[in-house]
Amino acid sequence: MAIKAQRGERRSTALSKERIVHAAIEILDAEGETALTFRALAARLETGAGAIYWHVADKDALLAAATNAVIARATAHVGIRGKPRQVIRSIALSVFDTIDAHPWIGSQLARTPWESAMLHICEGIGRQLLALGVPDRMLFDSWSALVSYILGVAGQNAANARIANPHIDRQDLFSAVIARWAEFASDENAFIHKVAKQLRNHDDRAQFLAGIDFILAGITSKCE
Amino acid sequence: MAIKAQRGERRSTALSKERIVHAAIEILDAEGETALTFRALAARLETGAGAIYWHVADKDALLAAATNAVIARATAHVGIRGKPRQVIRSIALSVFDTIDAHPWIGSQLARTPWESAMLHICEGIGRQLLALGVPDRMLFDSWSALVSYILGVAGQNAANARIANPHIDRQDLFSAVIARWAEFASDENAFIHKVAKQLRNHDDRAQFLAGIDFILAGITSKCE
DNA sequence: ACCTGAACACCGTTCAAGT
DNA sequence: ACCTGAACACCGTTCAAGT
Repeated sequence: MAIKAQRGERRSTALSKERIVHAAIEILDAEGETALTFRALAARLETGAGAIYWHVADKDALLAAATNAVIARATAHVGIRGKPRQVIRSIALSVFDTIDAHPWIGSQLARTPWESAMLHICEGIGRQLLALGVPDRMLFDSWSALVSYILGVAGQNAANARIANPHIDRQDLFSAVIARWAEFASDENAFIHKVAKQLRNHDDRAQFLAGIDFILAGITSKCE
Repeated sequence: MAIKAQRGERRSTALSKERIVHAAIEILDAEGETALTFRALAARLETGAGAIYWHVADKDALLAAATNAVIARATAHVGIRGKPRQVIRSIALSVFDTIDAHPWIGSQLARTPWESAMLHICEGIGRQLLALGVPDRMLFDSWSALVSYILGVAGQNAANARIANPHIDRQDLFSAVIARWAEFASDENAFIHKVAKQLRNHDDRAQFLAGIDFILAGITSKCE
């Protein structure tokens, strides 16, 4: 039997957009944003770098598809039953937790609000506001405030978490900055000095939820 | 007179971190994020690419310094006088407008919350909450919600504005997506369909402010 | 139709060499 | 101390050539 391997053999499994996106997510989760290169991806898929372009337009499209896939998976099973306020909280938290678990999504959120996963979130929040009996004149503003807050804050939070070096404990980094801000009391930092202790011990997730509750309370109070 | 120009003459004005950051901001504002390369920056400053590294650690540091400079300039003159609610609104709007005018800041916000400009914003918001008479138990949550919202939403908004192509009108792009979402009425998009008209005509800045007002109303209602 | 991998046109960053 | 610019080690993307 003659061995046939002149120019690199073909991989056994056929390539597909789905397989490419899946492999991309694995790299992003395991090694972070900087590790996702077409060369690394091609190596993992046992193909040439150029082959990927047959299935995916470019790197932006790849990241958009990866983001959409992860968000879709995470929000698909969010309960629609329950009290409206509680459902809104759980939609918000599922977005927050998903972005926290896949910090590379943070920088992509703004670039891909156009995919189906985003529609699902937007629709979910809107529906609960209807169930809450928010009057028509306030519906759009209320919806917009909630969705903006959820995507904006979750996105920024992920970007914080993403700040490069996984070797440095983020809590330590944060504490150091706060300490620098708070260590000397002056006219310039009277407030920060006052809340320094809470800043040091704060929990991003709890703060995120507290913000949601303020918005919900604001909506309720304006309904009256 | 002998002409002396063996290895490229030196530029007349001395280099400095300040001059470098200033030139970087000009490039970012005029041509966008992708145009800021060390080669382009060196050309504009009439120097070698490597010279910049004597004054700035790396590209991250350069972007951080540029962000801080722009935010500092914009928030320095925000009035501290006036009713607390109104001052909070104007701080929020100055951040929003600054980021809108310099969209490249959007992606940097999360990476540089540690600079002095950010302290100024944080302190400004906090002070107004004190003036508003927010009780201690709610002070930190209220402050966190407002600051998160301002930075998060303004950041995402800039990232939207940044979506590459300046040739394509963003409003058109947005309308097209909404249209796609809203064009068929189904169980999947009942809410979006309902607010489609407002979505098409919405004003990002007004929505941003409406969100601030919901949070302020929420804080007030929880104070009672 | 789909895949391969060399080649192209870039990057950020370093560093020996200059003043 | 400060600057120069070639060199290094990468990128994303293209494309002629293969199956």
